[in-house]
This record gives sequence, C-alpha cells and structure tokens, in this order.
Amino acid sequence: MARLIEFDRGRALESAMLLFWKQGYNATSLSQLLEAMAISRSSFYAAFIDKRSVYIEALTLFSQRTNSVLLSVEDDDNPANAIKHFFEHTLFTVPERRMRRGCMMVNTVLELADVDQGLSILASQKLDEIEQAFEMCFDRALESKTFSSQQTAKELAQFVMTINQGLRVASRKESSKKDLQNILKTTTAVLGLAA
Amino acid sequence: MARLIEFDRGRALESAMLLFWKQGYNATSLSQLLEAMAISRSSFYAAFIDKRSVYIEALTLFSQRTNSVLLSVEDDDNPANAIKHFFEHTLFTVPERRMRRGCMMVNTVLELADVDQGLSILASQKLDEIEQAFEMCFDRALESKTFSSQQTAKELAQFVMTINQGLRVASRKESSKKDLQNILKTTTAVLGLAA
DNA sequence: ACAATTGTGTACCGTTCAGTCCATAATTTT
DNA sequence: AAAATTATGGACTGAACGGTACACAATTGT
Repeated sequence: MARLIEFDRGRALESAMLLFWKQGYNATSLSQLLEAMAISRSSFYAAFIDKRSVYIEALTLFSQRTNSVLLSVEDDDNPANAIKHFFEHTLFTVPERRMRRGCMMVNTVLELADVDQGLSILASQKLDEIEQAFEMCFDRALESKTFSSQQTAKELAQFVMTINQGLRVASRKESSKKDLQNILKTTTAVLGLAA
Repeated sequence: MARLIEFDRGRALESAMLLFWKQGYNATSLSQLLEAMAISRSSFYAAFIDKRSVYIEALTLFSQRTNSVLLSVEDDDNPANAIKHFFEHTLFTVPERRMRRGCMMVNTVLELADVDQGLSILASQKLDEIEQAFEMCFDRALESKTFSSQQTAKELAQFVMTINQGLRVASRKESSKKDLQNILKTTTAVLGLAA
C-alpha cells in the first residue's frame, strides 16, 4: 500500500468534540479546530470530509458517552436511584470545567434551531433517547409498585427531562455545583422520590 | 440643523431583536441584520455603533419586555396564579412562531458562555432578575400562609426557574404547545400548586 | 531499487465577514 | 438663496472564513 496515517482519528475526534462542546458550531473556526485536533488541513479534509460532518460525528460521540449512562438507568426499578445516578454521572461526577460546558445536545438545539435544522433535529433525537429511557424507568417502577404517582410515566419522564434541560442551562451560567445539587434535591423532594 | 433621520430607531431595534432572538449572535450577519432592519450600512453604524452594541440593546429590550410581566407576579400572594400568569404570558399567549424562538437570554447564555463572557453574563443577570421575582413571590406566599412547603422560597424560586429554562429548551425543539402545557401541569401538580 | 500509492504541509482560492470612507441628498439656519 | 449640517447609499478595506490544489514525504509491493 502506502504511507501510514500519523494521527489517531479517535483522539482527534475527541479533541474536536471538546472544542465544539465548549464553543458551539459557528464560533469554532476551522483553524481553531485544526490546532485542537493537532492535524493539518489536508489530513482533516481527508479524514473528516468537512466541518459540518465532523460536528455530526462529535455530537454522536457525545451522545454515545452521555446515553451510555442510561443503560444502568433502564435496569433500575427505583426511579429515585436511576435519576440520581443519571444526574450524578452527567453533572456532579465530572470535573467543574467539564460541567460548565453543559450538554452538547442542548447547546446544539439552542444554537442551531433556526440556523441548521439538520443538526438541530439530530440533537433533538439524541435528547429524545434520554427521555425514552426515563419513561421506561418510570413505567417499570409504576408497574412494580415501587413507586406511585398521580402522573403517567410519560408525563414524569417529560418532567424530569425538563429539569435536566433546565439544569444544563443553569450549569452554563455562573451557578455553582452547590446550587445545582440544591435544585436536584428540591426535584426529588417534590416528586416524592426522596430517599 | 440638518437632514432628518428617515427610519424609526425603535422599530429598527425591534427588527434586530427578532432576528438575533431567532438566529443567535454569530449566525446573524450584518447584511441580514441591515435587510431586516431596513436601513443602510452607514445609518446602522451611525445609530448603533456596531453589531455587538446592537445585540446588547436587543437583549435589553427583550429582557424589559419579558420581565415586565413580573410586575404582576410580584403583586400576587398566590404563587400558583403568579407562576401560571408568567408562563402563560411567555409561552402560551404568544403565537407559535414566536414561542419556538425560546428565550433570548437562555439562548445567549448557551451560545456565548465560552465565547463572549460579557454578553453571557449580561444575559445571566437578566435571568436572575426573574428568579428574584419568583423568590419574592414565594416569600410573600409563605409568610401570608397562602401556601406552605418543605422548601425555602429561594429553593422554590430556583426550582421554578429551572423548569422555566427547561421549557425554553423544549420550545426550541419540535415540542408542541400541548407538550409544554402538559409539563407545566405536572409542575404545578408536584409542587402542590394545582387550582 | 523503483514504481505505485497514499498521507501531509502549505500556498492558494473565491467568498464573506465586520467595519470605514466619502460623495451626495436632504434639511435647517441665516 | 446660500451656507451649514447631518443622514444616506454604495464602494471599498483588510482580515478571516471554509475549502481546494499540489508538491513532497513516506511507505508498500514488486
């Protein structure tokens, strides 16, 4: 064959994801991207087609990472544990710096809703996956009588998802971890999920 | 003196606000802005200094409009009415098209948190004003025994604000008004605010 | 060793960006 | 009516944008 690739595609994509996550799509220039990924222009276009394509890959990677936490959520009959688990893994276990970036899917929807529908819809779909996992979790809990509520599983899932999105906005503001934990405490309290 | 201004500065700013609200800061080019405002380049720079300055003015205008609803919230001892009032005026009374744009302050925080701290912090402050109005409202209600809760007024305000932010994210997704109303119904139910 | 093949660095492309400049149009004061 | 003043339209600026072209480096198969 011929000359071998000199960079690790996965590592480069990871760097791209981190930068897009932090700065969004439009505010991230190709030059910044290349510097972060530590590859040259031609290698970039050879390996990733173009800026928009690598954004899609980055978003997908982010979604895979985030939504993998849901596997454990789905197995839990106790929604309090499941939700606590999810929020801890996406908000509190991660370092402060990382938490401040919020959720890349939420960021994408807000930045591109009326600018690039393709990307916005893709991000929405990834968010829906999370909501569906929550619904399944509540469904199970209601059915096994581990938990009871006036609301349906779907309503509860929509509600928790709204809290999640609200927390992601809060985490991009100046809010401290303490504030976020406080909000989550209130959430579990009003939902009757407190331990 | 001399020649008179041919355009209505207020109307032009209004148009700028609507476009920024919809597309965000970076995705809105000066050309688009001029077309929407229906003024020429030189008039723009003469009247508004530059793009960033008009964004600040637009954000301030948006905030004044939104937060003016809070005046009625602050006067209400019944938090259920107050909150219902606020959400109806910001989410359901407005036309579908407008609702889809979400909240300009939330949009700004998410788009510019790591890109333009000045604008991001300004938007955060405007959001804080809303939260403070909520807190005052809960404070009053708790004090006058119109309403009781395990949570403090501050916690309740933070919580409602999180819901608000979450709904603004939801309204930029494909969500229908019905979905949003459903979420709000769940919120009032779990908070024990139902009529 | 040499041809074939493929990755990489860099110069370059046209386009668009935000912002400036200036000639001209319109209005008021004198 | 002429001078003074201010608004406007449009040409222009340099810089940055995303993306392409191409020469060269490095590796493999023969």
